[in-house]
Amino acid sequence: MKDFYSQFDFQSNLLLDTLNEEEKKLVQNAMESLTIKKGSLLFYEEGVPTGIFQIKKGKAKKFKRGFSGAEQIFYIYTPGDILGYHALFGEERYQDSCELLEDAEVNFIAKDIFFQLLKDIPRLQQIFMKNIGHEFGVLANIIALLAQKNQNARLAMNLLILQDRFSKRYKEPIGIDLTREDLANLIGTSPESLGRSLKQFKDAGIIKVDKRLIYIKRKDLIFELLNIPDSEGL
Amino acid sequence: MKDFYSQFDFQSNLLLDTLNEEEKKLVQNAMESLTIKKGSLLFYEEGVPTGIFQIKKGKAKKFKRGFSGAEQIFYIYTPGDILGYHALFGEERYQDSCELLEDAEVNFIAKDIFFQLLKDIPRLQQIFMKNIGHEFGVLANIIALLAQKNQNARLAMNLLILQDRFSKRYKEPIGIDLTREDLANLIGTSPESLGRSLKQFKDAGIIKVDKRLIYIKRKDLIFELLNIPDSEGL
DNA sequence: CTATAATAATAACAAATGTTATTATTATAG
DNA sequence: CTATAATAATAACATTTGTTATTATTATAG
Repeated sequence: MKDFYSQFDFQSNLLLDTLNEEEKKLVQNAMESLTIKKGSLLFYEEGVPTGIFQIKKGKAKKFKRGFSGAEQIFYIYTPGDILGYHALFGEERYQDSCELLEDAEVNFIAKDIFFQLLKDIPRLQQIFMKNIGHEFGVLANIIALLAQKNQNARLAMNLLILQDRFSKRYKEPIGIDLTREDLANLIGTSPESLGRSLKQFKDAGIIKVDKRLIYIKRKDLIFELLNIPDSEGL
Repeated sequence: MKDFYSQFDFQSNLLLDTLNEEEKKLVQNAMESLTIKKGSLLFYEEGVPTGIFQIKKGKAKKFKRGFSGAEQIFYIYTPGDILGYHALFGEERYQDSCELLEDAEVNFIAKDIFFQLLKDIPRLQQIFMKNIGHEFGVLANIIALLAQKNQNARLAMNLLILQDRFSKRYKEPIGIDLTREDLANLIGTSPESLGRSLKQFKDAGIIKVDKRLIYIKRKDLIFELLNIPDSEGL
């Protein structure tokens, strides 16, 4: 089996890792740096694509509105992640929206410059294609999680996923900090009901909560809850 | 808003529609016809891609196994649909499995021949890319449906989707025929619990059931249940 | 056609989740 | 710092869904 967490991680922070120094420089030169306020949208559903983004500092949520208008979050981006390229390859509109959760710094590559880059570094296209395929599998795994697991298991799983993602992107240990509403919109429940699950986890000693920050205290108990046998190294 | 049903339909049966006669002939010549028994797999998770498929006769389910091993179905393919191309563009493995639900006839284009075709018809690549982007949005919509709607609403929605898909692909009116287990694995519940919802729908006069075939009798009541106001033409 | 296995329907009870309301805490503007 | 608004916690009750068991129906092999 592939690495456990990669099944739920777009891994778009690794997209440029296989480039050589010269190629990386080409990409660097194509980027322009932007400072963006919390709550701003990088792009939105049905919007015309303008280019691709890399988050340097801050976090962002990717979501789509269900037909009752409710926000369904399906991914949390962290520093290093590259996003917004799907729509460029197909010359189509964005299928979803992306909103900054904190004041952020973002690198931007405009559409035309990006296409020039694809010409200058031919294998770049395949690198992106491969990741789109991987992301497709991630979405299918999210579908399975939502359809097959109850609320506590979905919460447990998402706490693991977020903690893994955050700890890989930030140097120091960091709590999971999302509003209860965002966390509820990620695991597919209401904030009230999410609160009940969080309380159960607190009472069981699985997590510790400080303000809105959530810290995982007993990973082993989470694995037990999820029926995952060998938790070594995860 | 885009066409209601297209939000949940891969529309991969329309992929070749914009080709001219000559191009269509090229594609036709690349295809080899296969007869495949019910229960066979066209491809499976982690398998190495061999080519792409077009279903001529029969239906197929696309699924992925959750980590408890349970089968999560996320799409039902019908005649005309093209599939299996994601993995080819990224030179990666299949992310999911596809199983025939009936004895079927399938056209197959081997990998090398497919790549030659992409050279002969350059805009074919963008056509496929664009659809992959669209499919990405469909998966996000499925995620929202599973996360935000209760069982009756998920069933109602899937009945609408399946009826729409089936009625577009088959000449005569056709019932929805899936095993209760497959239908349960599609809407994210157990067969027993699905049975309860079906009974409620039967009692309310929304559907009629003959053997395992399900017929929608009152589309208006389904739209009411889903809080969709203007049901004209859908 | 018949026997057998597979699938489907139903019911009853347990558990999980939705919902509404109220109170407490935290963030933010001034 | 303080007032106010936003967010979070909690509880109680209603509703939905999960689960186990039993019976009925349908498909399939022989």
